[in-house]
Amino acid sequence: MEMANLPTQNLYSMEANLAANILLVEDEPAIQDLISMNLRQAGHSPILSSDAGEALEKVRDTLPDLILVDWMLPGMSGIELIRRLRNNDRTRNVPIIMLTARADENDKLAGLDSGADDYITKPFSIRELNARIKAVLRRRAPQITEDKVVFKHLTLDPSTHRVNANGQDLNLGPTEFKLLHFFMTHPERVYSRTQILDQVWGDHVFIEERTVDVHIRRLRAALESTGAASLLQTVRGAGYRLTAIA
Amino acid sequence: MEMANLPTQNLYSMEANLAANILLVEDEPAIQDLISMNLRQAGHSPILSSDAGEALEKVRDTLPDLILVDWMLPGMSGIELIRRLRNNDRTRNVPIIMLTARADENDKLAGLDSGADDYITKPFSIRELNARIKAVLRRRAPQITEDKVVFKHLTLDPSTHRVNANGQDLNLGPTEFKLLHFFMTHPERVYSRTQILDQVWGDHVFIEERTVDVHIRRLRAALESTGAASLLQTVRGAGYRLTAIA
DNA sequence: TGTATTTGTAACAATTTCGTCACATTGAGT
DNA sequence: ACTCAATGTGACGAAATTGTTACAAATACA
Repeated sequence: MEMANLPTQNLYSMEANLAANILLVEDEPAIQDLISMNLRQAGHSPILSSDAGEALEKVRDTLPDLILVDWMLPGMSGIELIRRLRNNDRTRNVPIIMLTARADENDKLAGLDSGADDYITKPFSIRELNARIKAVLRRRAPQITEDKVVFKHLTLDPSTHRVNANGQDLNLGPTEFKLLHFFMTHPERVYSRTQILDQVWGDHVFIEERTVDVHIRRLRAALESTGAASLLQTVRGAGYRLTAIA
Repeated sequence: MEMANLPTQNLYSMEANLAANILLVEDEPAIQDLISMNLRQAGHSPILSSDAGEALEKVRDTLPDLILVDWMLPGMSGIELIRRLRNNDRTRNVPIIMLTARADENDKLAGLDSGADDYITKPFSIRELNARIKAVLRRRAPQITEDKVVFKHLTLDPSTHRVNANGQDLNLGPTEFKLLHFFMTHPERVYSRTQILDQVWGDHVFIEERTVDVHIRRLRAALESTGAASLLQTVRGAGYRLTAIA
């Protein structure tokens, strides 16, 4: 379990479901409680530690998706902790948000760049913290493909979110769009319903396999007018396939 | 408020036409003064810092629209500063122009290689600096430029803060104006609410995503009489888009 | 200061999309 | 032709997304 698995998201839409393992390094129990409770509420899984040493230990155990570090810590400071994390190949790329005191208090902070990905000054609202977390995770998440995909006379452009067939724009729902995007980027190959669910809906979704059939049907209906419906074939006993060979 | 649109477009004529926030990193006070004065004159809002550390601190609060970095700085060099900025996901996309005394071609290459968008050698004329700034902004952040934007029968002029449609001026609030400006400089592309918030409101503002919807609605209402309201489309599950196509 | 405008948010309504089911149809093997 | 499993199809309620409105706080202006 060495991978820093970023929150589950699929590559065919911008939505990122952020349910992350977040390591919180905070020595004040009250604040630790407050933050961890809210992290949980936001759907994350907080890992708690009250000093830098403990944090390093926890990190050794499992690599979190994000680390929240208080500036003021007993013993090793937050800065030093970050420096160590950045020095280690394994932890180098884990995004870090630093919790600092008011800007006017930390004069000695001037000129120091700890290498955190973002900062948030106390006191902060929970909503603001959530917003920062979301932003950092989103920036760190794998880039979605924005390349146009062309297949026969079909053109799908993620950046404009349009599907064009012979100059005619198709109107697709979000799921059908993702489904078509997936097939167009993986043509000529058969995918089982399970594979399609994993790739298009996302890992570990609990959905009836037959639901795929329904969406295939809807996609076919949308493609009907373009004549491309027949290219989305059923492979009995195996799954579905998009092929250029009618 | 759905009130009759009274002609009040002069309300904003006092505003500076082009308010780009430009972070200047320059240790020599004389040059710092000179440049900042001229930036102000050109309508920008300079943020001053005399070394790399201070610059990083300023960036921490709010992202500027552009950064001017002197090559020679006390302590951390300009190159190193740029490297750090480019290393952080949050600051990665801020355009940077490097200032240097050296005319050495190798240095120029090193500068561009480190991630600067442009490079200008001292001594330089104010005119040249302004030209470079404008060019970089036009390329990287067209919505902060003062250039007139034309889209279909809509004309938006940032310098006069006016939007004209078929010879008729529209009355837009500041936010709707910026929103429209953004869409007109980035047509056809779909932007999520989050992206719109980042681009139009700013990166560290934390505002409900749904607020975007409300402003979209207000903008649509303002565009209603021009027939352009239907060009500002909703893309379900993805965001909004300004399109010329139906 | 008082007034008007703008802005962000919440609450509610309207709309679209999703997942599932029941039932119809197909196809392969016997 | 028959059987049976796999797939197609239409419908429906639930869930998710977006539209709309009202309102209070913030802001600008006179």
